[in-house]
Amino acid sequence: MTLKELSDLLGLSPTTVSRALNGYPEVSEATRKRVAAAAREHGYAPNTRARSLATGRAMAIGHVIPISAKHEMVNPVFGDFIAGAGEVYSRNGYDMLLSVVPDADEEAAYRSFLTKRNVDGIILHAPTLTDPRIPLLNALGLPFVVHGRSSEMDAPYAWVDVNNTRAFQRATEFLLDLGHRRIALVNGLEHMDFAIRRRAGYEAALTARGIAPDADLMFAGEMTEAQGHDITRGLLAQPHPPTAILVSSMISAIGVRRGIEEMGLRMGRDVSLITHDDELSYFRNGADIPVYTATRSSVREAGRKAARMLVDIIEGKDTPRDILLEADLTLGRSTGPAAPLRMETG
Amino acid sequence: MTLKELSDLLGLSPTTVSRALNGYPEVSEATRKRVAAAAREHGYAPNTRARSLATGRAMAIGHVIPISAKHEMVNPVFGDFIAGAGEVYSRNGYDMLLSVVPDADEEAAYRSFLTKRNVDGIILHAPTLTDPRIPLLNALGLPFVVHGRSSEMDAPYAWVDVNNTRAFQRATEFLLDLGHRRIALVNGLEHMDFAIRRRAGYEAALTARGIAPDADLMFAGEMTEAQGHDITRGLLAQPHPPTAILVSSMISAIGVRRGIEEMGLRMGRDVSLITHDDELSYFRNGADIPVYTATRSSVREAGRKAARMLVDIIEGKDTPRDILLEADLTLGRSTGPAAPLRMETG
DNA sequence: TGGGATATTCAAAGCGGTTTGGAAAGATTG
DNA sequence: CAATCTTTCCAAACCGCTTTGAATATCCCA
Repeated sequence: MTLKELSDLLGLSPTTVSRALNGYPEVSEATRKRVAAAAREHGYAPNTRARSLATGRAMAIGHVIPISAKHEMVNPVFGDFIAGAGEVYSRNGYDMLLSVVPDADEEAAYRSFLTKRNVDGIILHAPTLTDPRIPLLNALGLPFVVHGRSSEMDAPYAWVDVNNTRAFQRATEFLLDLGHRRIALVNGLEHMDFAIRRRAGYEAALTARGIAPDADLMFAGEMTEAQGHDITRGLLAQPHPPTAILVSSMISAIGVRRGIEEMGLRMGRDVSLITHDDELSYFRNGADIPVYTATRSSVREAGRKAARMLVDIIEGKDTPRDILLEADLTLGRSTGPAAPLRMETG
Repeated sequence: MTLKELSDLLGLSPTTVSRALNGYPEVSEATRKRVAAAAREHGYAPNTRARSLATGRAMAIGHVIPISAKHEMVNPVFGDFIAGAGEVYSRNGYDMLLSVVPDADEEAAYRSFLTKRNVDGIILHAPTLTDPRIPLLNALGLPFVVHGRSSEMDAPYAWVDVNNTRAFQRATEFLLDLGHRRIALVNGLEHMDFAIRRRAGYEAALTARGIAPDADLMFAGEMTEAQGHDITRGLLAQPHPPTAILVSSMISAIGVRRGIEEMGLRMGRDVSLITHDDELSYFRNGADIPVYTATRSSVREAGRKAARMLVDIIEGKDTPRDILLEADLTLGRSTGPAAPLRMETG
């Protein structure tokens, strides 16, 4: 069913039918009703390609999902981020275009979005400390919103981010308050902006209490279950093992826990653990008392907010260009005082 | 840069330039080279929307990601499946269109793919035992490939699936061989086809050994960490707890393990566990000796295969319409003999 | 040298919408 | 009642590409 066919059916011109469906005022209420009814009845919906060719708007948002070339890893937060963003897109009539590319080919993917003109805007994922994609997108002139920040990039850009520094600073302070002095950090890859910020928060808290950050306690790498496990085994085999571990991802935290328990120790008693929790839908951190003490911030909500911002920018609406979300620090059962000896209660 | 501009620049007609770029024979090799060089130099790429309006092909594949309305859960396997499929799409010039919708609105999403004509084909995820989306898509006449099967649907359709029945039958037999007699099943939601098949395999193996499947040992639900944990706690609190647990997802398995250890037991010694492992990129099941004994099948590879099949179908190539992947049964450290008493070795 | 075959190129007609610039009918006004 | 607005509708141009059908240039061989 095309517009032409529908208009013939109604004895109207395509012009009128188009206007009726798009809510233009130059059409009587009676005809509008008639047109709407006929469209519904015949299941007519405008051909996206024709429409966007005519309007110059693609009505689609592009996401580039880079696959880490080394480990072929897909970032597990994408699923939930995209769920949040997708919600907003479909409510506003936008499609989501995904481009899965090895991280080396990412620039080409953005350029092709532009030259092929098949998206109106882009969400940029996983920015590095000084991310070349930002000046690139600025140069291309395509609206975009960054999920995260690129701290050493002075070009302007719109972003939605969690206050990573503060979250990890608070978490570290909390561990210090519990008496911990040797606190390890299991972080994400350190060219990632979020990882740098988290480390900054961690170091700031230590330094403020007169503790020098110890390079032997700081680790960075891809956040997998295996990463958490392997690092923890190494840590706990040291002559002076840490009494607490700060982790950047729930998935690594699961590995950390496995490491702790394989060494015959108990999480929360022998070794404390705080993890960052993106509230992935399949990893809800306990309903009643959370298993893990965590800095918590919903990545799905971040997806919603980023999508909302991008759509507003595309449509020329007035909107803030940056949103900083604060993470909660939720107390779970993975943390406890640092006392080397501890009475079993109950 | 449009085709018209490029052709003016070259002193050629749009027709010739278009043909030159698309490899038609009616253009001299000299002009073709000249055109190609100019296109490259000016960064020309055809406007996707105009092209597909003219050709009638969208050059895009649609995926509908249903969000479980009750738990707002995003299936964690999507990430890796999509990574595999996306690889194939981009190699073949297709875009991936994602539609994230509450599962109730799924049918509308498919219809809108058709009426808006913005995809050439669809991948159907997470089919149920008798999935109404299959006759719907057949009626719509849009090419599609199902990831999984819909066992009680007799309409024809193309699919890529893992041999779930066989995998779980083998896993169960393996546990039986180890002497286990009370084996629990922690399954996915039972309207999902894969869950039914897995249960069938499990029951078949038991029955073949003269053991009647026990409803008290069979559980179905959304496969989250919490699910695995809660069910396990319940099981192990029974007067006659199972000695082995068969799990449908790595994520649930992590919860099961937590449950086991919280009860002061040890996985692999006191309770055996076999899980299905989709080889999610962030959950590689141990490098050397796997942690979990598992029925293993790469969902990313399934994504590649399904995408390949769909592209071939769309392009009218001759291709098999069904692919059944066998899962490996890989031995890890989560299984052991069922002896109630057991000597510690070395 | 001429005429048919062949190699190149192009003008123009879609594809299915939106949008500009009128035109016709109806309502309002002096 | 003629003049002027409004309201309601439409014809035609356009978005940027592909493709059909035809025109022109070049070639080959009698």
